[in-house]
Amino acid sequence: MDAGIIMDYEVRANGVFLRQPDFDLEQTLDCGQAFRWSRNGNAFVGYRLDKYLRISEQDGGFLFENTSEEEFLGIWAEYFDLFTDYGALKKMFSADQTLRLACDFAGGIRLLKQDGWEALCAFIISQNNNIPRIKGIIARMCETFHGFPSPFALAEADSQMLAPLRAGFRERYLRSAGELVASGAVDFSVVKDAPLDEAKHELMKIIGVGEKVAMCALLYGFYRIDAFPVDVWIKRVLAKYYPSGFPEEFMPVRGIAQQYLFHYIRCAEE
DNA sequence: TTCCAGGCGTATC
DNA sequence: GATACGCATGGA
Repeated sequence: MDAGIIMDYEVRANGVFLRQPDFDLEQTLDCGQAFRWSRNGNAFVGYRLDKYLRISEQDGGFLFENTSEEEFLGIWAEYFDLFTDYGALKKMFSADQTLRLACDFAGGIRLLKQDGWEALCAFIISQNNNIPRIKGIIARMCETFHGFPSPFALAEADSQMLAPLRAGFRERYLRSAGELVASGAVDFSVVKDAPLDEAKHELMKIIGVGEKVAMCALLYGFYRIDAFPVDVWIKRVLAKYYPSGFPEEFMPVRGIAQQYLFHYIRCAEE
């Protein structure tokens, strides 16, 4: 999907200015795929691990404020998946009635290519939880550890250290993730490269990582875009619109389709 | 007060 | 393998 993509950007005194179709800040940064972004006036501010960004929409484009060209190309172009042609994806999805409606509803969603460890932690925290509280726990985690904690830091942390997070029963899950990733018992090279089912089971070695959290980590953290997290909302989508199964033709990119469907069923309906 | 929130571990059948 | 239940926390 990335053949022939040429980014339309220019370096300005106050950052990098990008013209980009199929991109909406609110839809992308506040749709429940990432939990470290918040609105600040007409801009969004947030982090990838410990890398900070303030990004705003203006002049028919997007300003990556105070960002060098090197940082834009090296970090953010990848993070915002600018090398993927979402127009082509949506055109393909439009063959399906439900997906066409979902893409029409929020066509500015892009899949954020988050750091694998960060996404794993975020979706461990997400279970049986709501988005404002997920954001709160992650924010307190970064305060406690003075930045996003490494696997080793979480593994070594005692309960006195973790108590301020107020993560509840997920606290021991985070510690398990830290221990197994730090020791190499969970091997991220397997998670990245092995067949999807094997990669999923690698992550499920962690206490507190089941089918759904593993799929979210694979999709958002390791860009396994054939990963298809099924939560309560997607269950509703499948039951209502795809009683005979999700279209076979979309399987290789069904993770991206899932994004549109998730947002659609949550926000357009009800 | 009770219910619910991008689930998972455990017990039980 | 299917189903039922408890789980920490906090907002509605």
